[in-house]
Amino acid sequence: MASVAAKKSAAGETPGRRERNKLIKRERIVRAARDLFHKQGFAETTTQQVAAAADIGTGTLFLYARSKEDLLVMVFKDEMLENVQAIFATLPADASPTDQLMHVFNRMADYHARDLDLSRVLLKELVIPSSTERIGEISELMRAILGGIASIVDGRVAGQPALTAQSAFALYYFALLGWLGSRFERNSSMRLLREQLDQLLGAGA
Amino acid sequence: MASVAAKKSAAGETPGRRERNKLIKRERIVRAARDLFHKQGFAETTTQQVAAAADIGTGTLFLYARSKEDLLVMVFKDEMLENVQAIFATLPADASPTDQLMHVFNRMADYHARDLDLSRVLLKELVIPSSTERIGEISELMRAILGGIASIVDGRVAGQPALTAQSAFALYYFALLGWLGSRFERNSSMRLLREQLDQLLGAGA
DNA sequence: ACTCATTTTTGACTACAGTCAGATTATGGG
DNA sequence: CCCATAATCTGACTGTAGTCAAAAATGAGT
Repeated sequence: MASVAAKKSAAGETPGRRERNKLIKRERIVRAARDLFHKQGFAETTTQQVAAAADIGTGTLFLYARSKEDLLVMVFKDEMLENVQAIFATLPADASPTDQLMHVFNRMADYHARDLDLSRVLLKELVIPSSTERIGEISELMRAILGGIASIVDGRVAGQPALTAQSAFALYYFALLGWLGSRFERNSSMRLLREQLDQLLGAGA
Repeated sequence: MASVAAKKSAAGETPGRRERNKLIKRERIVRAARDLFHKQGFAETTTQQVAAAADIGTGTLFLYARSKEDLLVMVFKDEMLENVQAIFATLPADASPTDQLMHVFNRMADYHARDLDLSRVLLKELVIPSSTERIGEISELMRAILGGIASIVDGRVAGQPALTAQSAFALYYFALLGWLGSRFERNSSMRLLREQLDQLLGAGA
């Protein structure tokens, strides 16, 4: 009957109202969580509030995220990826590799500066993810960054671009953690980072 | 009575039964927590158990540590510092700077390998400490490591030793986090790290 | 020896993350 | 259209981290 037409669009394929509902629901959850985390902060937002705002049961939330922290990564991963792409898309044209890298890292730091508390929790979870599903997503984000860095240094400094990119990012990460972990001021972290990058890139193999 | 003899050892000085009891109590807490965390794991150990084992009230524990995670840092900070000193005290005599650094980093990784779950939680807290008191202790640990690294590279590679040490440590940290965060195998992390160190040290200024 | 202010301890209590047995809903076959 | 099966959802419930008002301990002054 009518059902026949609506049913399978392609044989044993994707669709099914099930899959679709899951995606829609996931989107509702992410949006609700993002709003609440931004408005109230992470600690001040309860999982019950998120569930209520997403119009689902308390338990359902944990079918989509393993933990409250995992939810935070779910929420910000896409936003961060877009941010990264936007950053690499607007590089200061004729600047030295070091300057270009510092531009990228400064813009990334700006992103975290928008909400320090949120970023602190987020970074903890990015560093040691508590769900295996998230590991892939984080690697994706990292690949995007490493790729961008590699293309900045490629052909302009000695050594393998991929290796140099990894090192440059590691230096940034350490600076970021020093800052967010309150061991240094943002400014002194970034100043030190620049010196380190200068040494690394000035190096060659 | 007997109390009279036992009382003030030196005039208006340091002591006071108060201060002393606090230190003893703190020691009991640390010992109890260390034993339980090692025997049962972090998640499986409740703060009640720690309090009971240290023979104090539930609430008292949180006068000494801000949170369960903070307690973990309190517990392992000293052990880590001793470990670090032991490592730097036994460097392979005539090895290249890179080899000496890798020796240090491998031994540090061994330490974390003893209990991966514990180290994961510990690292999260070292990265972004949740108590200001701990920040100083962590910086102390870091200074010890950076000092050791600086003395390895000092005079043997170009560039300012302190700067190079920071970079080398940052690279190690990133490798460590990649490993503990399950993004890489220990072996591949360490292999990459060696390449990065080679590039960094081979560099010069 | 006896106050009394100050520091330290305490455990009953609260709030919340996360679980799980059972209810609900989709799907495909007859 | 209806049923059987499997997938998905649900909210009452549990365990525990951390709080806080009241209690105990301490030591200085008299």
